[in-house]
Amino acid sequence: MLDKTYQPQNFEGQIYRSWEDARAFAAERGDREGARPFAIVIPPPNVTGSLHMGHALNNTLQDVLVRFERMRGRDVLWQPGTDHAGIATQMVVERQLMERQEPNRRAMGRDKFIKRIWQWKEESGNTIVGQLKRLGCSCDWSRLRFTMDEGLSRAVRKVFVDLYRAGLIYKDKRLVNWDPELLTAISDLEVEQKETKGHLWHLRYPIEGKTFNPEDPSTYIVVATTRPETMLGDTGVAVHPDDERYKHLVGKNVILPIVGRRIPIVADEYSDPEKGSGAVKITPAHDFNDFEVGKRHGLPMINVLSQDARLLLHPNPDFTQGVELTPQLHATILEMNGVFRFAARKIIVERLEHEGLLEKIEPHVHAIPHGDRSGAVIEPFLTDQWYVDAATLAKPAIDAVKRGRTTFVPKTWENTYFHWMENIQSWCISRQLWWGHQIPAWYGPDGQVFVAEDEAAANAAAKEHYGKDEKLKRDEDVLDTWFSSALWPFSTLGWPDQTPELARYYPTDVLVTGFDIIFFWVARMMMMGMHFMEEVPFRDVYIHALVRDEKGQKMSKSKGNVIDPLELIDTYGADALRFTLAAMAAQGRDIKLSGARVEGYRNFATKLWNAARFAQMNDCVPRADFDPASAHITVNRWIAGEAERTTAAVTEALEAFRFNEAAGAIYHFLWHIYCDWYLELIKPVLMGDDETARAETRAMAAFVLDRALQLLHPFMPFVTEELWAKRAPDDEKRDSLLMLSAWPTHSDLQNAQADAEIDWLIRLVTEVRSVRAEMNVPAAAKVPLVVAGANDTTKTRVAAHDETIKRLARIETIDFADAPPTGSVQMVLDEATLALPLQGVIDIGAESERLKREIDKVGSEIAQIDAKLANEKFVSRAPEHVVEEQRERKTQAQAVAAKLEQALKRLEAAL
RNA sequence: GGGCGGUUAGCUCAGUUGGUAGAGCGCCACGUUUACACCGUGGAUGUCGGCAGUUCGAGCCUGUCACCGCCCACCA
Repeated sequence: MLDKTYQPQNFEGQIYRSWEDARAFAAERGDREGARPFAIVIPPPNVTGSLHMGHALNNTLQDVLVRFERMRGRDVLWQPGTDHAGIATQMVVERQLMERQEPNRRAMGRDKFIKRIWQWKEESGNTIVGQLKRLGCSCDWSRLRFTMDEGLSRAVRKVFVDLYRAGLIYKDKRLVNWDPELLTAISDLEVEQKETKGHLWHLRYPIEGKTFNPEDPSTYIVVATTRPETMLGDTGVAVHPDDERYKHLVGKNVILPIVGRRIPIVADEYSDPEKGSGAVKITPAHDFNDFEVGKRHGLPMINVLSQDARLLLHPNPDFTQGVELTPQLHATILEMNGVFRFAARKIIVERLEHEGLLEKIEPHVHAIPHGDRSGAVIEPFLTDQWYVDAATLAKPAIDAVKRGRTTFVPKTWENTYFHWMENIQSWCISRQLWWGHQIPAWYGPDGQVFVAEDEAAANAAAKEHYGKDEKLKRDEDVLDTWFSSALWPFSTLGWPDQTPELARYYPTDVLVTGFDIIFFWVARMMMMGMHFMEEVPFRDVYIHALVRDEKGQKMSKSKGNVIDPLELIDTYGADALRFTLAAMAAQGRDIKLSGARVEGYRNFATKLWNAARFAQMNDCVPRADFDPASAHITVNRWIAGEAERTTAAVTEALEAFRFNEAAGAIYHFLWHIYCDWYLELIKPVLMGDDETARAETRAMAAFVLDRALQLLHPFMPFVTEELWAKRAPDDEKRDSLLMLSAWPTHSDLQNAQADAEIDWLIRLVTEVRSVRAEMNVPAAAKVPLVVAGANDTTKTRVAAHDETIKRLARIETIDFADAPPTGSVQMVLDEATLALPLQGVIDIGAESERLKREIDKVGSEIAQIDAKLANEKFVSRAPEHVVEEQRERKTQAQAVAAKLEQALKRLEAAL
């Protein structure tokens, strides 16, 4: 026997093991030969991470799809794996070293540090896998991959070399986004612009040949800047060519304060007369725009910062070049060299002010770039880095989506994709980190680069180049983590080897991911897939929203509003969490998660559990030889039709990625149709002594429950599997797994007559209950029912459902009559009038009021329809069936109104 | 500065070709029943953000405004 209550903790782990023991997750299982493949690659979580709500949503949706398709007979591969997550993982381990007061990574050395990370990965690397299992994910764990596995690393090297040879990867010295805390370059995408309150400093730059006089504006030009400290690296001042205020100064020089460098005033359209003073200082080595202006005018690039964002003036050939090293400047260098950038700002502003060179300071709000990992203010920094020519790779990837080879769901994300891809910049892929794929490039003594898949090949190339053996030095940088992620859909399938898996499962069917990594990941997989496989990596991209807290706030550790999915699983079970996430995953909306909602769906699981108990107690055992189409009893024919409609609804919704609708359909069916009505309606049959009827009903109850378990299984795999196994009354376990059962397909179980009859029955019961409650008839009281004016159909139906009506509506006796007895409570049901003869029990006045309200309600409905029908345009222009429908409604409403009027008259006659 | 999304019952949200406004939770009342109080039965609640337009008919289509949120963008 099933336990009295649903306790997921008691069986979830065990059920998961039974799936694993049966190798039920494995792709290409023996019995699936010839089946159409269905493949999903998991968005690889950070190998050392742990499950958060985003993972829970993302993987629930994938598991729903995967289980659905597996039951539909597809040969399913859900390819799992984890990501080495370069910066994130390196940071975690560095922090660990700090906490344990061990030597930092530099003191430790590269080899030892990397070994340390691998060790950490071995220790914590399977946490997330275990957590995904708790969630119920049916990944093919035997194929678990890691982005730094040998196979995937080989794919990375090959891609790098191939793209390099094709000219699509190159090395360049230009400004990058430099993180002075992490001491690495990062890509544009890893930079977050944050609105910040700052200042605009207006500085006076003395014009060469004039004696600077703060009182005389003709002796200087004012430039406005948000970053005064970078003025040490200024190599020009730009004004707009059409700006009358400055035209006469173009071609002249200014003497850069503090430094004494002579720098030109140039005319450039970049300068905006509306902004600041209209003249802008140009610091090509420390600003992306200035870099471009500098290139246009041949201005030198003078870097004045070190990697960790201190002033770097000495020794710095760039800085000292072309500057007269006066004693003052020498003193300045001694004073400021090595000072951090923001402290330097203060010093410089003070000095300028002291010399009368500071015109004014204005408050100013502007966007300041921050590193998304470190939070540090990003410094545009002049370095050598490796780049991918993303613009070229983007073209086929754009085209593939335009041509519908890959479809985004919801489609609106395609705009986002196009917009970004069409304006894509080259992708900086080198990182000055240690954890990751080291760049397969080696340098000769003269700096000549040899890009090759391994050291031997590089040496060979070098030998050919130099004519002799030379000692090469490998590039120390590693690749952006997303570089290896971009290859995920084919690298996990064995590429560059032409494996059977690659042939069978690429392109994959659907990618499920959050909108926040469309650029980081989806776009790049598209580019790499198109380039290396000449085919899209996936047919559909299902983009889901963010999970927020119940107030709509983004969950974050600092806000302390993080809901831990594992805690919810502990409290309510994995099924409840999964169902919640799926039910709330309406397209294009964020999910605001609340514990109450999860609790509600836990209750749903309990409801199902108890329905199964009821079935078990009544010997409702599935029978292999049972044909639902053969059912005779009306209520059985009806529930079969309902089940079939629900099957269609769930199937269609899942096919269209409408998870919330699918979940809603099965929820409604199970609770409000199967439990609320069907199980109640069959109780008289199960209690009765008609053996044939009981047998059919038991079989149908079991059959429909089985179908419901199947439809619900993708959402709630644990409880459904448990009930599937344990429903036999003698606790004999079914040996087949629900997860491997065949998804219900439509058959011809619809029966309009049964539907109409049960609909009538439900309306009757509901109507009587409603009126009883309204008239304060005690719930325990059984009352007589008189059916007046019934036609033959109704009479037959009443007779057929006599027991049920008595039971569900708390009726003592049912009689037919031509007219309702005087002083009874009356209801209109189709052509008949139902009467509860309660004269003396109920308050006639109250009943009269109730009837009047009913009459008003119907009356206003009629008035509404009349207004429509009176509108000649409506009658002439609306489609015939719509007009007809309104006429029909009016006729019915009028009939009801007439009967209610009669009822009221009879009641008043009784007074 | 561009772009996207949102605004529907107290709360969280559905509403797929325009044709009688829905669900869950919460709330109120009552608790008879061969599963279930993690339950049952009944009930209340909406000028579908504002305005204008298209249409016989608009929560849904168009325009516009307001507020909220997100994304992209190098602007001193």
